Amino acid sequence: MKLPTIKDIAAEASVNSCVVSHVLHADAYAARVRPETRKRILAIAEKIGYRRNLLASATRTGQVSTIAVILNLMQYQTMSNFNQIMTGIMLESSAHRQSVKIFPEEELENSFRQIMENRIDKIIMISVDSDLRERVAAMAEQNAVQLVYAYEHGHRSFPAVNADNAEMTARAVHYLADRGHSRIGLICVPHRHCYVTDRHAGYLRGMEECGLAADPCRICCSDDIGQSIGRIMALPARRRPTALVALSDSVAAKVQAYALRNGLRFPDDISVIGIGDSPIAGLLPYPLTTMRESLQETGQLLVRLAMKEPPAVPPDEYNVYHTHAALVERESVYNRKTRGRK
Amino acid sequence: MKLPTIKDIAAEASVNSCVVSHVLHADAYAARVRPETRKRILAIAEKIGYRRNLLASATRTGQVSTIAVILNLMQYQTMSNFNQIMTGIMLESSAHRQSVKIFPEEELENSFRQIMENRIDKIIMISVDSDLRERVAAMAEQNAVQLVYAYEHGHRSFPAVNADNAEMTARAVHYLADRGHSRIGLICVPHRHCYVTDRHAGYLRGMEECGLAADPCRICCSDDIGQSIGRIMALPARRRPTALVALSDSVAAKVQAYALRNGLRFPDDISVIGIGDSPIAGLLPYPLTTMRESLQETGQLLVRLAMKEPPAVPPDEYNVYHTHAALVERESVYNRKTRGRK
DNA sequence: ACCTATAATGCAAACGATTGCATTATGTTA
DNA sequence: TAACATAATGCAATCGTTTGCATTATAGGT
Repeated sequence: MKLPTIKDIAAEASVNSCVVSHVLHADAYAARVRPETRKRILAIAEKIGYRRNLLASATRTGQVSTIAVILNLMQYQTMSNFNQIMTGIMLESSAHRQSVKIFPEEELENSFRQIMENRIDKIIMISVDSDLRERVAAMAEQNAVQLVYAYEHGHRSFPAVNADNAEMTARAVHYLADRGHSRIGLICVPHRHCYVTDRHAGYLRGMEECGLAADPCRICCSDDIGQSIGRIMALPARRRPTALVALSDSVAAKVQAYALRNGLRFPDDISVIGIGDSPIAGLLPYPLTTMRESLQETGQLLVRLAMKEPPAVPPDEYNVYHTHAALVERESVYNRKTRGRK
Repeated sequence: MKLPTIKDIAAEASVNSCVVSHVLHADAYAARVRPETRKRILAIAEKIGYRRNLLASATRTGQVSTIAVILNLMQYQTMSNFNQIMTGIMLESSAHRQSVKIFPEEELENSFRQIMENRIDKIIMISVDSDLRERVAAMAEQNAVQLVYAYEHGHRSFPAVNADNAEMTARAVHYLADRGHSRIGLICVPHRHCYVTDRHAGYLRGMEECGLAADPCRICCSDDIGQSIGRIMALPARRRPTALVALSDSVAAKVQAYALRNGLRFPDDISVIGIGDSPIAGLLPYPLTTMRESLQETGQLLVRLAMKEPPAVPPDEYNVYHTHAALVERESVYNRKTRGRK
């Protein structure tokens, strides 16, 4: 029941407990103990199954070796992206010998209290709710904790990690243009968050770079995705887009659904490219061509920043570190040049 | 930087620190302190922003107020179900004033070491890998920790929480039968895990209950889902099923993809019912009718069991507590009686 | 005024580890 | 063999809280 302590080891090895402490947790003093004694201690520790008590260590040293992750449960349930970020976080934390505690954003007060009472001084916040950002930032500043955001712009004191949304979207436009599309539309939602704004801007930039006109009637920013698609597809044939950039994979899924349910040929009559490469992308009847952002990299960077190990490449002007993206080619884009699906 | 301690409060209130301890953490002694003193202490605590140091408390009391969750990262990334379980876990933990630490199954030794070193005595294991089960069970038994499984059968010493997979699948069959289907097939995978076995058994039971023949040629258990579907659909019209029970929603998605890509009318020519109600169910071109299991309930039960608060309803013979399921009616089943989609 | 019962508070030892400094053991050199 | 440098080890305080028990304050009854 009760695990052995360093005193037990010390007694058995007939040395003082501090010597045991020195050998077991290779600190500055570790070299000073005689190899013979060291070996004896290690053997006993092994024999009696000693496990360090990190709680006791932490009370003394103030190092809790824990990273707190605050996340929005509502989004967490539906956005499978979170899992990949979490995976990156866990892997990288493990490499840094940190453990990961998770807290719901929904009970922010309570979560923050828990964090403070556990003397945790590293927080990762995965959220798309900008409102809570300042609140947590204020609390963090006041309590000298290192805070890092995901899915956000940075903050004067705290950095963020995010995909380069504008860049990704621009690349999606290029991909479509390269396959002979010139009337390219955008299905978007109202700009309540920077990732939407950035992707919208990226679309416009991509169009410009490709020398294409971003006709406003091919751009819809509404919460009713179905209606947006209907409106765009109702355009006269000459103005109607041949391809759409979707704000996300789930939006792209709705485009495909519209096409299939309305007897259109997909992607021949209307192509779509998604953003995110979420799990649904590969599960749709016609798997989505999409931009994959490296969410595991996001997780890794978050942890590194939380540990105050700034990455090699510097952040942008908003204090955000960008992750890499890759285009995943599947079957949702019609190639007008080869008259094929790739 | 350094947060105030009870000693600081004690000094300011000119009482001994143990009195402060008594009032701040309403224990057995709490009633003994004079209301006036109590008020004074609370005021000072508030004023100087006192936060309890749970690490110090824990070293003294041995109560770490933390639940460890071990999960398989590989599955975690793709199975969005995990998120709902985690949500249930977090909500229920919060109600029990426990915090949640997560560990990857992939580095089991390391994870377990961390758990032990943090003196955590409650573990929830969310995994479908039966191999690791005994290993963790052995470690848990040896160290007197309470272990609870999800997605598993129970264990002689430790309970599990799971959907009633057989029951759910039987209900799916009933649903199809009620809508006039009699040739009902099953798309399955090889039986490597109990949930597959249970669902297969549930299908058979459902068929029997409905007085229908479970023709073996309409049952395919293979890892190549596409091939299974192809084989079944190649059956002569008279034997070919009019509806399929899919092992999961993602399998159901493949059925739909097959139908749409092969010019079949969906669901008129071939209906399908999924199991799980994962996020893709609602995002497919023809949203899936499916059995929804209450994963949040799973999370809640897991925590309660970890806290040794056994639920009212007893477990089954395998020591597993069942969660509730509900049928979610969408558009993937053709009603042969009304000739409609519901 | 004295005794007693009870209500408030204080003492001091834990919990298990860490760490600056003091002490003792060992080896080297004159 | 004395003197000294250095390598090993030990002492004891500390981290912030909890808790069994001892002590002191207050009230009530003779």
